[in-house]
Amino acid sequence: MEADETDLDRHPHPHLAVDVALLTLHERALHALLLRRDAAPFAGAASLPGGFVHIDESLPDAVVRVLREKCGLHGVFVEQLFTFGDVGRDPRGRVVTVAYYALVPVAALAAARATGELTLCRLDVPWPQTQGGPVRALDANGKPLRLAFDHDVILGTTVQRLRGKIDYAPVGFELLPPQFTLLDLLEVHQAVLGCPINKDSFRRRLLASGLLAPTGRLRANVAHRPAALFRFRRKGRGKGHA
Amino acid sequence: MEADETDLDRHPHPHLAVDVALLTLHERALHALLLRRDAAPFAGAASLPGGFVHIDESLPDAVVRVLREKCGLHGVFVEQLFTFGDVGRDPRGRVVTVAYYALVPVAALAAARATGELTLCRLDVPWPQTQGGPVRALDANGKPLRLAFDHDVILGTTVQRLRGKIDYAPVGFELLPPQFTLLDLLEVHQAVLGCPINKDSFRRRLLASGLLAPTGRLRANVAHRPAALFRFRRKGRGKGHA
DNA sequence: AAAATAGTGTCTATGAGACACTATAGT
DNA sequence: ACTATAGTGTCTCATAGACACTATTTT
Repeated sequence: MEADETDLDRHPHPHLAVDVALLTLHERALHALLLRRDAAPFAGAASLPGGFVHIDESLPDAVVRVLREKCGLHGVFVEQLFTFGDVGRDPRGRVVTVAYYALVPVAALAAARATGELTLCRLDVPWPQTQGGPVRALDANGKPLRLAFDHDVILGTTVQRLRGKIDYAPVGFELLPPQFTLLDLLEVHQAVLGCPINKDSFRRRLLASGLLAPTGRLRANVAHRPAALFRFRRKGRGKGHA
Repeated sequence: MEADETDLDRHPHPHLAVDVALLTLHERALHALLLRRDAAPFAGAASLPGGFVHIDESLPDAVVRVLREKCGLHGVFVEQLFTFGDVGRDPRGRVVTVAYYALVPVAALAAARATGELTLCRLDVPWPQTQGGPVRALDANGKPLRLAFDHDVILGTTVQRLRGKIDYAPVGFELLPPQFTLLDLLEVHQAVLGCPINKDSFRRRLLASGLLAPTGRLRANVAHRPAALFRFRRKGRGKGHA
């Protein structure tokens, strides 16, 4: 950062955007909220909601604006993911995008999906464990959608990040309604990790984590013993490092 | 990303830079390679090596160029850290920076430090565990240096990332020469984590990890039983998820 | 009562911490 | 021989998986 601003403005510099991989849980599977592009490039393809960063707007502010304007959402969990800056990633010119991911309970999307060309698309993760790589988004018939730009990679990076994080950070709760059972939470973890989880030790681990606050209420209208409903307790006791 | 480029160029857009937190291990402590700023703003303060991203250059390419031009380094371990975009972070105007961190063995810096105003500064991490926050850089007398921009936060984020990563990813090796003993590696981990580590289980864990290749050679010129020298074996067998 | 899931108690396997003991270099 | 660190073997403790058993709701 040696040159001053007057020097800089003589040269063209990259455009800066934010894109949001908005994930939720639907029918026990990860879904992404995508929108259908009308204009070129990638007309007809699906893309993440995104937008250019204004000159007087922080990156999180830009994300909040995009979520409000394009999805009608507010107050959702958002975290920075990665910045994608390959020279050829946008055929219109040089656009570097700071990708964020957002997690919401599917119920919060009811209003958003009614508005415009937003679609909830099931994700098909073609790699195991924490390996990584691009991810497919499927339409209602289970056929892979064409994804604009490098958005398949951004979605893949999101899943990879979630898989690495869910075991030690309280992110699973963001995909659930305020009250949920232990089985609900287990199914979130299974959907994210893409593999079955031991039920017994999951129960013990989560109950011991201090992240669950009992509500005293039970799940209603089930044809068997009802499960206890919990609430997410922010600020679990800091787990010291071994 | 709805508007096309001709629309965009009518509006001023943020400048884009990369900054590199280059860390190494020296005297059993984490050090950062900083350079002294001559010009305003923050004249006289220490800053991370960095530079603006050219229009036809990817982000990793920009980092490689910065490391070469400003530090005389090449072939070092580099990873993207986080993107910092607060509106007021650069008094000259709107500059968003994609921060990277680099890890090098201290021996690789001999040439770099001779060139120009680069200084190796000991880091003082004022927070425990993986808590996070800004970090201080100390001069040769142990006094805190003034750090330019938000570079104290970038350095803090780097330490936080390393602490979270060193237990399951092979990053410690990047701070060591090609051949090293188990005690060398343990001291790297202790410097990064900022707390003592159990020697016995560290040995067992690392030997079982498949990341160490025995060289058959021994550390020479020590006044006690010499330790075996190991080499880092890339691509340890993938550890399956539980 | 039957079906189905919730929740408890206990045994076992694995990995980390602790520590005693042996090994091998320089002085 | 002495000192200092390298390296081995074993005991204990904490946690995860496995599984048997009990509990509680609707039909």
